[in-house]
Amino acid sequence: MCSFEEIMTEPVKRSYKDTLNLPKTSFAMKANLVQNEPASQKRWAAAGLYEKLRAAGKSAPRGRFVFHDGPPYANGSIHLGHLLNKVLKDFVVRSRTLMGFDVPYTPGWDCHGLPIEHKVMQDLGPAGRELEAYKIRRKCQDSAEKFIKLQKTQMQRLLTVADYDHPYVTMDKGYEGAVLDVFADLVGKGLVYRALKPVHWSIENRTALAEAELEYYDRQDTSVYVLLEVTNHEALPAAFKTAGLKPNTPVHLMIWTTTPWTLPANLAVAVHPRYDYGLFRFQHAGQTRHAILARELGAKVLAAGGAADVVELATCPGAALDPVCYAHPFAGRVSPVVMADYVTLEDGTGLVHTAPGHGVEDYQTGKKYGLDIYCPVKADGTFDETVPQWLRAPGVDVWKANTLVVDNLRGSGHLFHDHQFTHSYPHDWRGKTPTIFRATEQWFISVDREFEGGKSLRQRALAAAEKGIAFHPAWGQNRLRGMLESRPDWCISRQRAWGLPIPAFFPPEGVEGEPLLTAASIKAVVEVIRQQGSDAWFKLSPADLLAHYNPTADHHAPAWVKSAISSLKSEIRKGSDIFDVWFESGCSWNGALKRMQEGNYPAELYLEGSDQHRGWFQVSLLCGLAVTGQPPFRGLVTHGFTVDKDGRKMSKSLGNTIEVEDLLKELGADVCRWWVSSTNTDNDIKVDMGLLRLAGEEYRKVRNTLRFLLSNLYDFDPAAHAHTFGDQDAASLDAWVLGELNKLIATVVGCYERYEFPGVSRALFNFCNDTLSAVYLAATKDRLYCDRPDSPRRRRTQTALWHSTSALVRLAAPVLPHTADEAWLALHGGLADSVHLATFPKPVSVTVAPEWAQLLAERPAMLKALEEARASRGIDNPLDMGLTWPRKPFLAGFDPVDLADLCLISRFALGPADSSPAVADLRSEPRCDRSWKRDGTVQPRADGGLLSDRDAAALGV
RNA sequence: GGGCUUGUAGCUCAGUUGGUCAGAGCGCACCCCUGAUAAGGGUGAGGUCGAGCGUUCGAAUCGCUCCAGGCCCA
Repeated sequence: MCSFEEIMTEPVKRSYKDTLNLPKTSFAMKANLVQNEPASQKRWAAAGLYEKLRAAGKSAPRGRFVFHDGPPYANGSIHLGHLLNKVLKDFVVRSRTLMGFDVPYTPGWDCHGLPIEHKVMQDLGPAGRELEAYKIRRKCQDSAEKFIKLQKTQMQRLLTVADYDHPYVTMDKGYEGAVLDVFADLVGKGLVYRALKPVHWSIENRTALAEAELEYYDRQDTSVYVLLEVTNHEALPAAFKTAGLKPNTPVHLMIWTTTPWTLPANLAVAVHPRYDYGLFRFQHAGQTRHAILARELGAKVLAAGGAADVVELATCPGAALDPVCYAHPFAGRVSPVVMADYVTLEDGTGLVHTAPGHGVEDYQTGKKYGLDIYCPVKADGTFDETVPQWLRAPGVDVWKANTLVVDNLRGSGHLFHDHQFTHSYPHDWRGKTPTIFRATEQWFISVDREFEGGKSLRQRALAAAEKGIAFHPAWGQNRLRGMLESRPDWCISRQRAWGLPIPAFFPPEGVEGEPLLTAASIKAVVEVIRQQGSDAWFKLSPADLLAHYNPTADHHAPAWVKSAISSLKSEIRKGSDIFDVWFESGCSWNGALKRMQEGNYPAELYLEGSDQHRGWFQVSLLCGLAVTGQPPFRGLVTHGFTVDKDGRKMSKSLGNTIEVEDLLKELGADVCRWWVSSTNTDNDIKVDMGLLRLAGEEYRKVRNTLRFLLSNLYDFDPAAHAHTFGDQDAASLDAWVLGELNKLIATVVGCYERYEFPGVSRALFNFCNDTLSAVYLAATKDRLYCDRPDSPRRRRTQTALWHSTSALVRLAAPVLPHTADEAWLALHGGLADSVHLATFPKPVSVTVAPEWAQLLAERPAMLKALEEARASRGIDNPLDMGLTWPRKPFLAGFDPVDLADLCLISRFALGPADSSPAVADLRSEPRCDRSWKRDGTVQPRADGGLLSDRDAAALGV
């Protein structure tokens, strides 16, 4: 029928596919994270994963790792910042757990405060203003509870593990009690005081306003340049006096202000110590004048005000004006020149009108120089009796006073110049009326007062930051230190309803005396609040609140209390201030950690955004240190903020925000988590969909590698088949890959320990992509598929695969909780506990031939030689090639088959040491029908196929 | 304006104390495989290390200035 030649040139093609050990696995290539992750969540919940972890934690070999969650604000949906923060925290929780620590982790929420109250008041509309405080508070509580529930679900969807059934919430009465305990301690140590401080004040609503309650509108005001006469001529700098200034010539300081109504409260003029100031002589309104202004501004200002014949007589640095004093233009007092760094030369005269009762900077300068925090403006915007009569006519408020003050200055010759001026000015968000800065009584915690016979809080905090706290990244130390150095006393009072009341009592009307706020009085109130919550403050009478208080036993009680408390209890007035919410969260080490479990202080770690150097880190440090003498954390990890792909901050107005919900819907949590882990979070964090999709690509690579590993273990039972590695295996591919695996384990665990998560995913990815996929798996594919299933060589490789899979999955588990668990179950045939109950892998015991390093270094040259042969000689398929490589000493110990497999070719041989590499074209040689190799042993076999020796043996033919 | 901080191939980033430190991965181009297949593999092109001026025998690496960002203040 057909000739021999025809048979030889067109042999019957047999398919040996069915005889191969082709990969099999239930671990799908396509992750379907969006559908499958919720199933993992359910599986963990059903199995009680968190409870199991705690039960296992009791015998954790490395003890407890106290990690403390900073409470996010219970408002709105979670955003990218939350995602980042919660995922990073979850990396810590899970990785420390796998290291063998017990890591109980209680999530928290910050519940009180203005944003919630603001929203509630908006929803209530005008009716809200008539509502009693406790009813408003009820609405606020409902709102906080609603958002806690929402955020909890969203955070769990990120696959974070935490005690979500028992969170700590700052509005919980037990938590409130713990905050007040801290407060009582601070009061007992003499760190709390009451003082005047300027706040934004709404005249219309007679209340203090927070920054968030302000809206800025343009407003036209009169700006004035005022001449203030120097009273101590002899204190002027020598340069001025020798510059043609005759003794007793009137000299003026020229100031500028856009709020003439604050001039009655002027107590100082601030200059910048390093700027140059000039003494100018000029003609104005028919007079010769001498005035001091910043040099740089003198000519411009004087010209604008219509001065003529301007001459600069002399100059001096601002610091030289320090001893100068001046007469107030109408209040009849003499005030000093002071130094301030915030003075600028952008507007005005370089000399700044300073009224400590009407401005924050002015206030700080006032405190620094010991000036009165003088505020003659009453709550209704009119002046008190300390100002001249002409400002106290009926109906004269600060706005009307502007004109009166200008007229008065003009009449007395103190006005150099005035003009209308439009500027952005804060207004009450409700009434849209302009607000003012007005000093009111507030409660403070002193950071500079020494206590317990020792250093101040600031000094103690600085000392703690200097040593004893580990900062990641290290510059966090500088940042915290800088902020501690510059921070003012802590104003802890707010004039709102939704918060924890500051439990102070004021004397009855008509009775003089300091408010009652002592450690003992607070303790008495705590007893009530711990039982009934802080609503009790708003509902109960002072008598009921003080039921447990014994004034006669309280040495610190003000005198009026002792004399009046029994008879006047009902007339005592409750304070209406609440705590700054930062005070509440600053006590979480007590309200959450200590209250939950003994031995939880200090925490090992706090992990938050870098803004918390100012916020939670600092307030926690101050409160914890003051009460316990020890910082509440041993380590701080900070991360940056998310920005868009161009490095711009994300904001709704720029339209460059990304919704967490969209990410989860499109990518799933594990991909988002992989992205977090692969990003350097020390500084700004660029986010856009492109970068996240890139993370998705990397995720798929890792997943596919795991899939290939798993799929080649379908017939491998480690108990029955595992190979024990010895010195005789040192040159094997398998020993090499296990050596690489051991390096990976050390690298990844080390990165977890140092909170260097980018190092984790980079190492995992490179191991999957390079070590496994491109080298090891490519090289061992042939033996896995074609060797007899139970051949020692294949079992040895499967042993290496098994170790690799088992280790890889556990190392990846903190980052990819769903995928790792899925793979773990696939590896153990669904019989194992969750991977999250496992521990990190230990190094595999294996000896690796040191020559492997040289071989791997040589491999690119080998591949390049093959690539050149492909291009120049048209040998497309690597299995059609053989390679003869010069015999270098380090190559001697390797199996030529391993070397051929490493190059993905059919045959490898060593030539003379001085020879050149040579690529052989094997296309004329027979090709094994089963393995497709041309290894030189291929010949017809009993079953009629053309097979190599190995394949024939595998089939038993 | 101040404190802290960032700026290395199109993208994400490595680059210890200044001297093979100009690298990796992705992407891209070209090619191979088709028994990991909406997979896998190979080769290759790409950067005046934000700009400028200094210190030094020598700087991405130290100093100063500037430009463009970020957080927190003012």
